[in-house]
Amino acid sequence: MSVAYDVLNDDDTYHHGNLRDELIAAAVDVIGREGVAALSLRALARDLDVSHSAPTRHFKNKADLLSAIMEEAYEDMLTTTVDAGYLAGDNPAHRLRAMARACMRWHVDNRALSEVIRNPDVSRTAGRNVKEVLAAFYIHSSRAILGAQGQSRNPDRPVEFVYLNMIVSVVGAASVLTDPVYVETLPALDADELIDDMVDHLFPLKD
Amino acid sequence: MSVAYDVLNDDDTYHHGNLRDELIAAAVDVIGREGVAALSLRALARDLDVSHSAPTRHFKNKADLLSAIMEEAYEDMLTTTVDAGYLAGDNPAHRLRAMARACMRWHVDNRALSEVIRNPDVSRTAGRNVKEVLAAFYIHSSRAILGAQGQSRNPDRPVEFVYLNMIVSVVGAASVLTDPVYVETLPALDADELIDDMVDHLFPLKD
DNA sequence: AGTTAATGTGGATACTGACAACATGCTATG
DNA sequence: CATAGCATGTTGTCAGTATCCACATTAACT
Repeated sequence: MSVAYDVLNDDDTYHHGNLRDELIAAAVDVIGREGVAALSLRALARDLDVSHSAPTRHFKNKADLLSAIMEEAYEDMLTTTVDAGYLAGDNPAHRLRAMARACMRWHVDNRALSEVIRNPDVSRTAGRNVKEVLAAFYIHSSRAILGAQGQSRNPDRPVEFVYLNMIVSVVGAASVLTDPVYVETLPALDADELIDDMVDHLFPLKD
Repeated sequence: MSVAYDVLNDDDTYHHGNLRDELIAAAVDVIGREGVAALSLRALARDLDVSHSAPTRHFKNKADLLSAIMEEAYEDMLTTTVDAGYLAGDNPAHRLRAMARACMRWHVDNRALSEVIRNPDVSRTAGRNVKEVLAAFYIHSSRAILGAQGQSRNPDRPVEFVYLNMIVSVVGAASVLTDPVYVETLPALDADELIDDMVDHLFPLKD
């Protein structure tokens, strides 16, 4: 260091050390509090005490940062719901219900990430990774659906439609449950009750 | 006009005449092609051959413009689905199904408007009008639901949950059917088929 | 030690949103 | 018909931002 008396921050290194991950974390924080539109690369750099163009080394531009967040989010969502399926035991119907519930809960519990992956301006720039994760999601889900169909009240419904209906319900629930307009408009909206009701209706058990 | 030979544009008036509506139309056009993020007040002004701050007279800022679009969109959505209900005849179950279908179709047919009303950054600034429209929507829908419950396979399901499930399905279908990631990932996705299937499952008829 | 790639800095440019002061045309009222 | 008031549009300006570039510092590897 050229300055001899660097007393105030002696552990200050030129390299930040973990800028990429901290950028993502800070971005998710901002998005959760103020929304995607309020995201600013310069503001992020300021928060992390780093020059205004340091983020460029890790993310080509803002869309690139959001893409990275979207990728991590999709992976997290996938593992969370697949894990929940395995934890639910061997009964296929129960497993499927657990997956749907977990996926909805993930969206509610990860508002910021959910907002990112549901943002058309972000998903427009989705790369191959994201599509592979979604393909894997389809594999896992359709397997669970096929296993559960025998116990369902709608055994003849095509798998693709059941899958799509599940995705639609998950995404829609995420939208409605996190949208201030709906939350303020609707009568006494309890997320868990709604999720249970929707899962019951999506995958009704015979007994 | 101070310039005597104003040959090129003799019908050019100082006042644009209909700037507000054309701003909205141009904005919806841009959003439909490039998304909400690509919207720029200055670009809109350029497109309409108007000074860069002329839009300020009609919309205090960008959020204000988007709010106005959202209001019009919600009203249009409401009237479209309510009208479809009345056109469907007297059978309550058929009426409800027609409303759900029309609402989903509205979203698919009005991608740009749907994208606006589903954008959290926009709905965060929603005014009282929007909430009143949604309240009216709830009134209309719950009336239809109550009428249809006797014919449904789930007569005991609470009205609020049926309504919420309908909203969730509509919003979710809009998200999935317009999201490039899902459209490219999913196997042969036909919007009309999916809508029919989901409505059938949402409001099953006895016969 | 010396080379090289990765990472961070500072400056320059262009675009954007927002504001303020001014210009213009419409309209109502005397 | 004059003129005052108002709605609308214009020009000028400023701060914040994204993005690109040349350069500095560090780490890693030979």
